[in-house]
Amino acid sequence: MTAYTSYPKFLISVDCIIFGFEDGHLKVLIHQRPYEPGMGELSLIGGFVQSNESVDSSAKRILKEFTGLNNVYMQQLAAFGDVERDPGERVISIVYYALINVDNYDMHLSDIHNAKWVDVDELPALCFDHNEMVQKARRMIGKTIKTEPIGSNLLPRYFTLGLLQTLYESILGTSIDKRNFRRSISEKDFIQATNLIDRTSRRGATLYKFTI
Amino acid sequence: MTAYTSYPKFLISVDCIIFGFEDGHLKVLIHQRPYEPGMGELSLIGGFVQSNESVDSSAKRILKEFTGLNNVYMQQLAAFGDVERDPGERVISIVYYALINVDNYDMHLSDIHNAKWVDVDELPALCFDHNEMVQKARRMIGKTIKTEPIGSNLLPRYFTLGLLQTLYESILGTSIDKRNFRRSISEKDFIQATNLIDRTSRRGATLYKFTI
DNA sequence: TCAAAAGTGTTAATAGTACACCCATGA
DNA sequence: TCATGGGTGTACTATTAACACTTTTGA
Repeated sequence: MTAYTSYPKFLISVDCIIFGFEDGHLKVLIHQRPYEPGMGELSLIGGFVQSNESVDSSAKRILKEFTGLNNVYMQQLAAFGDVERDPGERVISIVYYALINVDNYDMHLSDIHNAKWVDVDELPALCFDHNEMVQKARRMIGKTIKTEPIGSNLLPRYFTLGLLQTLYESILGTSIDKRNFRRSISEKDFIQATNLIDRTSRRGATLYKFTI
Repeated sequence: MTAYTSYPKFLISVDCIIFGFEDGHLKVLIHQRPYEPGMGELSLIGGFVQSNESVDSSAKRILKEFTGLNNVYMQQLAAFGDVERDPGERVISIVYYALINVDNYDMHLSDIHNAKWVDVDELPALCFDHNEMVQKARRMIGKTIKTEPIGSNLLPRYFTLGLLQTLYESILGTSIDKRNFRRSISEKDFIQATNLIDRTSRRGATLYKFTI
């Protein structure tokens, strides 16, 4: 019993924008909403905050339920609190975005949830305000990748510089000059060449790894 | 009645970090908590979200209650959701920061609430996680002011370049070379000289205004 | 032999940093 | 007359942008 008892309480959902990089495109994991309202509509991965967990823990739990992954790069994006944002009942959503390596996650779990990857540039209409959430997250990672090597979360352990450049281009939505890109990357020190060669291209390309 | 009824609900507070610029220092408006737990401890300006308002509206309402101001520059900072962050009861806080001109606000209102301005560099211990909130907001406006003319929200209509520089220095926590500062500002186009002169310095200084 | 992706340097433009003196005036 | 804040330019460095050809090899 506290002094707060006269104030209303709210359902708090957590929505996770799970980004992956596949076939040269930045993708988002979505699924069909399993309950009303909006059952069957496309939706971000989400759930409700429980009494015994922090909001951050809730986001981690939900991510693990859908991907099987722990220790994922995940950041809080924003809270979405319009009164009518969920047509069923008042729900305030706290949104996180995560960057994962699509090769590592548990496909069985995402099968159970009917989850699938969709290209962030060809995003279908999602329920409620979920499209807005994705756009905001996208702008955020676009800013972040200019200063921090968050690509390490999206790429496999070994990758070519061509793939790394494609990743940057798909996140930034621009094309980048190859020589400038390779120089600017090599001036940083978060990747290093290995003596492995990728043989999927004719000539073969040096495989790199992140040092971090 | 919806499918959500089995999930717990939470009190949602909104805390506002109200920044002002006074006597050459960046300041924050704080007051003494008027209720338990922590009654009398120093606290950010806050309140609880009501059923009929969005979270954004709630932040605007709270800001207006304490300052009398509408149409203020205000941005959402983050949600703070640790289970034990409020020792009284589980409360999830959604935090906003606002930039106001200290000359415009309604001092009568802030008197009622016992609010006072404190230097952000000499912030006393605030209740709960409020110090952390202020530090995060501070880093945010430090980033923002490098690219956007948010100083317009903190300064009076007419101001000298010396005052503008002091504002930047207090936000960034660094000293700036006067000639470099004046050049970089004049290369942008968000301020313009007026033919007014500030007479508080011996020589007198040109007064500028924001063009936006 | 040729298509496809890998790999590689130089120059120009822009942005940022360092630095010191004279000016106008009120007290 | 002097203390105070106002006002000004140049040289150096770092960062970013523009731009084209050769290499390797599997099909």
